[in-house]
Amino acid sequence: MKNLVVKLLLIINLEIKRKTTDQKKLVGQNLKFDLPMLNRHGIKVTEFLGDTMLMSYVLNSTGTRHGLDRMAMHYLNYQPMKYEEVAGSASKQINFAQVEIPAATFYAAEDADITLRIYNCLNKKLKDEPKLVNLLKTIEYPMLQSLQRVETNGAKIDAKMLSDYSKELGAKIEKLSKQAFKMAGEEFNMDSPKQLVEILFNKLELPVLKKTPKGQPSTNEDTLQRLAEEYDLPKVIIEYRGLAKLKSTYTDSLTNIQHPITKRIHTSYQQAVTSTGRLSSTEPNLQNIPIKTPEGRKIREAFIAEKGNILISADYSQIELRIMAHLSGDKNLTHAFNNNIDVHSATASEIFNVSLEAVTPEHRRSAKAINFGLIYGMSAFGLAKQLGIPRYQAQEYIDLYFKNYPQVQSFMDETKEKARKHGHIETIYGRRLYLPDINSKNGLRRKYAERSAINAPMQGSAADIIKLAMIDVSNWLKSENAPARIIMQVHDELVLEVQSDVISDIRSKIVEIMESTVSLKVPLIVDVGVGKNWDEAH
DNA sequence: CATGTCACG
DNA sequence: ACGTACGTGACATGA
Repeated sequence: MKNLVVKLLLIINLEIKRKTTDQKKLVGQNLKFDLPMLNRHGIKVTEFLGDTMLMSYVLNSTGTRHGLDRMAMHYLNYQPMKYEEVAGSASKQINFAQVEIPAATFYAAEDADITLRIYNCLNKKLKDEPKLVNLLKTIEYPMLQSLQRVETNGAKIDAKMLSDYSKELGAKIEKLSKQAFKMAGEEFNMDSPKQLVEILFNKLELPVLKKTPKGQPSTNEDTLQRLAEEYDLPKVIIEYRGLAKLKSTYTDSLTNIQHPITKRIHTSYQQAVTSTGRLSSTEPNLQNIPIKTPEGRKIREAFIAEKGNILISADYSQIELRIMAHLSGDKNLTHAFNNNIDVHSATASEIFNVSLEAVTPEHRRSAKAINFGLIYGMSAFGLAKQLGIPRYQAQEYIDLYFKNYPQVQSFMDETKEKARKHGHIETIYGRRLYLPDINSKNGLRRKYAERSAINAPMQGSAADIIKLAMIDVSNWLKSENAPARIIMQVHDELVLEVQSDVISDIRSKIVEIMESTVSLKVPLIVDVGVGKNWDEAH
C-alpha cells in the first residue's frame, strides 16, 4: 500500500505523459533526484521534455534562483506549500510516505502543477535562445543521467584505514596543542581565530601583518608563515591547523557518511550552482580531497577499488590554458601546444629571453605563476605577492608576456569589451555568464567583475568540455556493458573503477574518448594513471 | 547565521 | 586612496 501511494504521487508529481505504449516523456524539477525512484518502480524514461532547474540555470547561472519555491514566486507570483508544512521540520520531520494521504496529495499535486507552469514560462523564454536549447539538449540533460549513475555508483573507501589515521592525527593534535599552550603560557582554544588573536597579538605582541575584511588581525596560514620566520608559536599553530583540518573534514566525516547498505560514499553533484558551468559536490565534497601534502595524500590512499577492480584516473592536461590558446588564436601559444612544448618552460623562455634549454626551475616557477595568474585576471600586485618580488618587476613580467603573446592580450581586452557591451560573456558552447557589476560605478565591484569576465570563458568552456567527455564515456560504458564505472568527477579529472582484467583496453578507450570529444585549434591531452587507490592512480 | 580558515581545480 | 587571482564546500566558533 505504501509503495503504491508513493508511486502514485510520483507519477502525479512528474507529469508523465503516455504517448505510445512505453514511451514516457516527462517534465520535472531536478530530475536527477527523481530518476532513481522512477527506476526503482520500473518506469523507464525515454525522453525528457525538460528539467525546470536546468532550464533556469542555462538562462541565467548567476545566484541561487533555481529552486522550485523561488521560481514559483518569480515566474508565477505564487508561494507554494513548504515541504516542512507537510512533513514537519528538523528533528520532528517524518518520511513523506508517512504523511496523511490528503495532505500528501495536495503537496504533490501542487508541486506537479507549478512545475509544469514554470516549464511553460521557461520554455517561452528559450524559444528565442537556440544556443541555450542546444546546451540543454546536448550537455545538461544527458549530463543529468550520467551524474545520476555516478552518484549511484559511489566510491569505495577503506574505513578501517581512515579511522586508524584519525586516531593517529588525534594523538599528534593533542601533543601540538600542549606544546602551544606551554609557549603561550596558558590554555586556549586553538580552533578559535578570535582567541588566537588575543594570544598572538595582544599577549605576545607579535606584529599584525594583515587584517581580515572585518578589520580583525588575520591569523591565516600566509600570515603565520611570515611570522614563523621570527617566532616559534606560529609554526606550531600551522602544523596543528593542518592536522586538525584533515581530521575534522576528512578522516572523521568520510567514515561517518558511508552508506549503510552499499558501504560506499555517495556524493551529490550540484548541476545548477556555479556561475561558470562547473559542477560542485556536496555531502561529502569529493572535489576537495587533499593532494598537496604527504599527510593529506594519505586520505587519497583510502579511496580504493572493489576486489578484482582497480582505479583509473584520467585528467586533462592544462585544459584552461589550451582553451585560452584556442579562443585567442595566439600564434605563439598555439605553436607551443601544437609542438608539445612544455608551456611553462616556453613562457619562461620568452619572458626571460633565454633558450628553452636554458630555462631554470626558478624561471619555470615564475612563468607558471604568470600563466595561472593570467587565467584569473590578476594584477601586477597579485603576481608580486605570489612570487615575492617587487611590484615593478611583476609589471615587467606581465608586459613582457603580452609582448610575446599579443593575441592573448587582445583576446582579454575584447572579452572585457564584450562583457561591458552585452553584460555577459559566452563559452565555446554558448553557455552564458552574466556580469551585472561590469559597468558598476563601484571600482572594487567593477574590477571583480572584470576578472570574472576574463576567467569565465576558460573555466566555463573547460566545464563544457569535460561534461561532454563524461557523457561520452558514460554512454560508451553503458552501451558496451563494460565492467567499469565512473565514480568521480573533479573538474578536469574522471576517476573510474574498472575490472582488473580489462584495464588496458578501457584505459586506452577512455583517453581516446576524452581527447576526441571536441576538436580545438590545439590538441587536448589526457594524462592517465592506474592504481589500487586514488593516490596511486593520479 | 556570519565569520575566518582552508581543502580542491 | 584603495584593494588587489577565478570558481567551489565544510568545519569550528561565537554572537
